[in-house]
Amino acid sequence: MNETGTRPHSNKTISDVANWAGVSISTVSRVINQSAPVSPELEEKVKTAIVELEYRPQTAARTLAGRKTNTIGLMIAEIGTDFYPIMIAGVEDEARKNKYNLLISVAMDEMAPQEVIPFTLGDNYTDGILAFPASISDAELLRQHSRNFPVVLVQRTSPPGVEIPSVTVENKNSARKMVDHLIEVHGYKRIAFLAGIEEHEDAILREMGFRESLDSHNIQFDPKLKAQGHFQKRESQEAVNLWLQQDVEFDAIFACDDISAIGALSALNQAGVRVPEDVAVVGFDDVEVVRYLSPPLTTVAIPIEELGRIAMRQLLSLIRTGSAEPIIEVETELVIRRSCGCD
Amino acid sequence: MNETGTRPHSNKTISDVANWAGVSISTVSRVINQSAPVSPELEEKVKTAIVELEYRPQTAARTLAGRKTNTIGLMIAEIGTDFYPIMIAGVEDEARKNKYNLLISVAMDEMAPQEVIPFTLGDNYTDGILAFPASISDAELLRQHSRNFPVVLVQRTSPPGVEIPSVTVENKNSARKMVDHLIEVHGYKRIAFLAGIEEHEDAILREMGFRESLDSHNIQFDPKLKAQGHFQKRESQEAVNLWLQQDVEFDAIFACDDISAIGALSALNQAGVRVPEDVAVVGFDDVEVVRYLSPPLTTVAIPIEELGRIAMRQLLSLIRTGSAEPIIEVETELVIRRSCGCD
DNA sequence: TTGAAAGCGATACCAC
DNA sequence: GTGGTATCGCTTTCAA
Repeated sequence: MNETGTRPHSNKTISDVANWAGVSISTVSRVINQSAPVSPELEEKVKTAIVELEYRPQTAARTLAGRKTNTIGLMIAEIGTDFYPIMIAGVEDEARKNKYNLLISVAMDEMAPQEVIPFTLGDNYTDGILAFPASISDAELLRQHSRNFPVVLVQRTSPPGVEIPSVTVENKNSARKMVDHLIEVHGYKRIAFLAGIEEHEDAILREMGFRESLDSHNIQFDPKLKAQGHFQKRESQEAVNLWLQQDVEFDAIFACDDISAIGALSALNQAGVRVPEDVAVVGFDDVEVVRYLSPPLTTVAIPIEELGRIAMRQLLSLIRTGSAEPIIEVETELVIRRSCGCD
Repeated sequence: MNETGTRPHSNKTISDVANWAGVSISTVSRVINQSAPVSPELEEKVKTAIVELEYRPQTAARTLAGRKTNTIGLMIAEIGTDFYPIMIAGVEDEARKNKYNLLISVAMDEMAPQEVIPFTLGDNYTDGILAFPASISDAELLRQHSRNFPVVLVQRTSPPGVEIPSVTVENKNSARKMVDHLIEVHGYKRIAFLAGIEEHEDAILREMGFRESLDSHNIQFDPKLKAQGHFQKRESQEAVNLWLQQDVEFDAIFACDDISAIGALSALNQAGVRVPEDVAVVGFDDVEVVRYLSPPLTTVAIPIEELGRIAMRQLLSLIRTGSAEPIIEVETELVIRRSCGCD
């Protein structure tokens, strides 16, 4: 029933098809699922019946009887950035190739109101889920894992004690290489750091890479040169404005991701600070838009769509064989454009 | 069964809960759905049982018995732009408030391989769908409509002959106002037009608005000043490069959407053409990033998230009451920033 | 190769 | 208020 008690439409059922074709529902089921041989004549009849009646199997009944949903769930905290849409495209494509549908849930961890029955995509709605940072609590994660429900983590690693397969990015090394470039090629010494979200593994590891590079070049980390950008344009812009206002000196900015780099660039532009002549700016992710900025942004390229594909493949493997690679770290590539000072 | 024949997990059922609590399954169902009064004592018992057993109702069974899926479908052709993620956020939020889940399908119209049983979100998977341009064929649309299945169109209007509710944007008028501004305030006379996707209603209407403004100011439309940007950064960039190369003269560019405006800006910047001093550039949509460009982009602001909310509300109304507003056109607002030459 | 019939796990109607 | 039970539409034995 729906609120008004009306039935939106009356569907054809497998029995209708069986009747029309003059066979049993078992036979219809067999041709639909190719689960057992059916004589060519009957198969033909059934197929015409299906087309003629515009029959579509009812998913709920199928799932109930067969125990699989044929859909996988994506749990994301936010998709309002350039990053996720691209990744989702990868996931979606791989899913479709394998005849899976996508159930995307954009809920955030804390948002789930405390009810008797908490909502999770993992429960009965999907055959497995791809979990992104901040989208699902560790408690739920552990619960699903203990139920032996297929879960693959993306952009985060497994909580301690269990081994949930994860797909992450080569964060630390890439950040290090990026900063090495800034120091070794351009000779920058006062490099400001625009941090991401504190709990976010990507953010943490990128900062580690940043510091390692500094260390290995005997440059002391200066706390004044670190600010929170929170992966946000506005906040990053404000952070840079503050530096400018306070006359903090820096010759380069390493932003934790491209989004914050965009904010930084904007602040610098508005203040009349030239990039890269006065200050260099580099980012991380290589989101599509950054090559169109002025100047085009030097950044670390993540194969974003591929990341989605890999995660999806891992999940499929987990669903079908019961196991997947414990950890996959996808490689990145330094993309040198103009904002770092290279021409 | 899944490919290997293994069962991923064994679930607790409503009977388990009933047994544990020493009541009938009917009672359990009642407390879960609050569909009928239950004595406080029993309710308490049932609730503890649910928590104790970590019981989660099985969606498929629920749907089969109750005839509603509690999920709505989003059919989108692409989500790789800044636009959709924001809109989806609006949809998602509104959906969650009403206890609906979102099943997003990113398939494109032509991509569906011709099988005996075509895949559509509308069939048995959802209680209703939000259909975006190019995501579903008119044939399918008509079929769903004739089955009386709830569909709301977004950014496009109903095919002729039927009246499927739609939510669109005030395109023509807004485009006209934008161009009026260019002409009346800044005195531009040679305004280039970066067109969108030809079949896209938004694109068509925005071009109409553009031409109307030209007409009303007695400016002749010059075909040389029109190029296809296809809502793409790269293509727009190339189009502008071509104009530059061919020494086509123009003092402003009206881009069909912000994405093409970004491409245009990039081409201009790289060629050393100053914006807005030499050429003005304006866009459409007011996607988040454009205010961070240099110069910040003058554009037409669509309440994107609100658009998603409205569409979702329309769909809910359709599902619950059987009817919705035939046409809703959301209003826009001119956002004057620096790229048009103001300030 | 085909058909009959037993579930799958809920909802909702009908008695009590 | 509460419990029994038919039912939803399909998959999957089991016999024939």
